[in-house]
Amino acid sequence: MGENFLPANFIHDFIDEDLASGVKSHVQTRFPPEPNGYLHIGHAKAICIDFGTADKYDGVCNLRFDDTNPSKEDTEYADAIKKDIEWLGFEWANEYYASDYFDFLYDCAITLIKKGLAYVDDITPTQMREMRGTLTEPGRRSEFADRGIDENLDLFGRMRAGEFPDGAKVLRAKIDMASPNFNMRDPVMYRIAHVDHHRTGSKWCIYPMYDFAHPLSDAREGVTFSLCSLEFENHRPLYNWFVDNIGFNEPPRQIEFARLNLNYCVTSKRKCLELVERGIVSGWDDPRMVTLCGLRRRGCPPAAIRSFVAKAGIAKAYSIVDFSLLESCMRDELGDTAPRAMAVIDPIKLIIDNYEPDVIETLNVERHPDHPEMGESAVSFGRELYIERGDFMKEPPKKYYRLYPGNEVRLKGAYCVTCTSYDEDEYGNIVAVHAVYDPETRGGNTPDGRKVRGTIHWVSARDSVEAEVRLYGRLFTEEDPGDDYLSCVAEDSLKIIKGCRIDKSLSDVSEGDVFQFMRQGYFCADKDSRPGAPVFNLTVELNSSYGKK
RNA sequence: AGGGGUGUAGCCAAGCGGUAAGGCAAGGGACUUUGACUCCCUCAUGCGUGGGUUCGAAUCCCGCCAUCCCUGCCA
Repeated sequence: MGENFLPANFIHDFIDEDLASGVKSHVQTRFPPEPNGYLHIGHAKAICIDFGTADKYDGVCNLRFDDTNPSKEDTEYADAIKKDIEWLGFEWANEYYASDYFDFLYDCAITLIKKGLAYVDDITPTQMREMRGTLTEPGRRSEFADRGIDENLDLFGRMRAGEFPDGAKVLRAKIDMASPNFNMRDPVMYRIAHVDHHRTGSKWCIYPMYDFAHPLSDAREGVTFSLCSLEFENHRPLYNWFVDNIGFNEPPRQIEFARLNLNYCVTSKRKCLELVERGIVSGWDDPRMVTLCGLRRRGCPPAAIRSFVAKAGIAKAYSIVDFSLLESCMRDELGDTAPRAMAVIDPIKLIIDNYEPDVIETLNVERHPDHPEMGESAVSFGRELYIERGDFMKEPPKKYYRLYPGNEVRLKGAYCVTCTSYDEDEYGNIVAVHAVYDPETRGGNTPDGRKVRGTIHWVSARDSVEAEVRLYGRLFTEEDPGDDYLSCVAEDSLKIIKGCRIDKSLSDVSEGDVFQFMRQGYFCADKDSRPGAPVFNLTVELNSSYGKK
């Protein structure tokens, strides 16, 4: 994965300080997803930072599922998350679950109760909200805050035993109802929820809150640097409060960084879920989604995501990165790794009138201009071919080097041909283009050294195969249209083009294979492909300015 | 309004008292059996803003402005 996969950043500075001062002896991080949804491009940043930072310091990074809210979680999500992290190219040292710590966390709660730092509260959620105070006014402590330790111990035990219904009681940390930081105004540590947990079943009916479980899980695992996004900055005092009051010899340090936002994209879990449930997209892996599985299906290489995260940078300023940076990373990676293949998206017939009608010859075309080791494709060539409709014009504009009456172009890897005429139907549509070839130019060379500026791609009419190409556009506008954002889904966010012609060697590609269709862009074989009639998704265009010149 | 963050080019982002890196985007050119790739060149007298300290400030100090997060028994 390369030594300096992540750019130097402020997190390294903090770590270097702690290592130098001896406050920390080593680096251990963790990636802590809640298994309640699919990972998207935003999570990729956290994953790269968590794993990349540990790697930089020869430390370890574990995967820990923060599964403390069973009503929203499922093993289906946990499995998908693991698959996506592996696909991204990272390996966790250990697979942990916060739910495995329920006994430990329960004991920690008992410890805090015994220290007089936690109490069972009976007030309702509404009362709690009213008593929490406002931005300028301090909150008021509940009348139950002064219960004795024994009573709290008894009540908490009975909460666990299932004696009370959901919402009847909570366990709260006794900190400071007047703190300007709301997280410190006696936060809830445990709530009652008679819900089966996807891993612990019905063993528990009280579940720890994130603010309580997260720091203690980090500390228990031996995490030294707990990296998270900016919105948890306000939680850091509480994080430290729990860790300090339980006591650990090398307590973790939380460091926050800005999360990644991509323009034109929605990464909100809630919105993504709605898109899926309303059937606006085909699923979490719809290629228009920026979920990791969606990007994978689109044909985005994991290495492109890694370099994207690295190039987008790691800082604390709120930012929205241009989608074009991701596209650039995809092209950069694909340009070097994707085999070239002949495919015609919008076919029109090219008839070479001076070529023998029944002769078919086989030509070898390189699979990659820079990597001869990738070999060549054997392609059939004959009198009738298909070429891209856009590669011919009746009346060419200036700087148009491709086919037009009287002009000579090179058929990639085959011969140079000169356009002689074209056929039109009664409406003036071009139905075929005629040309003559120069037998001396086999392979595309010009023995006399003459320059042929245009080179176009082609496919044999007889030996090519039909395919379907899906062009996925941007699903969202840059502006957040608010509640009505779904109406912004573009009508043409998905364009299906049938009747494309591809070289016959592409008829049995496997899902995930990405090719560069000469001058048309990168395309990925889709899981919907049928043998003999494959489906390709547009991965990324060859050049953002292609066709503009 | 109280607390906690952040403001460097169209978008990211280095910079940590010595005279504004780099990437993406954009524009121009060379090369090319992909108008791709590659290769050159251009792109902030300016660092949210007003003062101050200093020989010297994006960097230090004070004020102001903008913006994000925080009043879930979510994470």
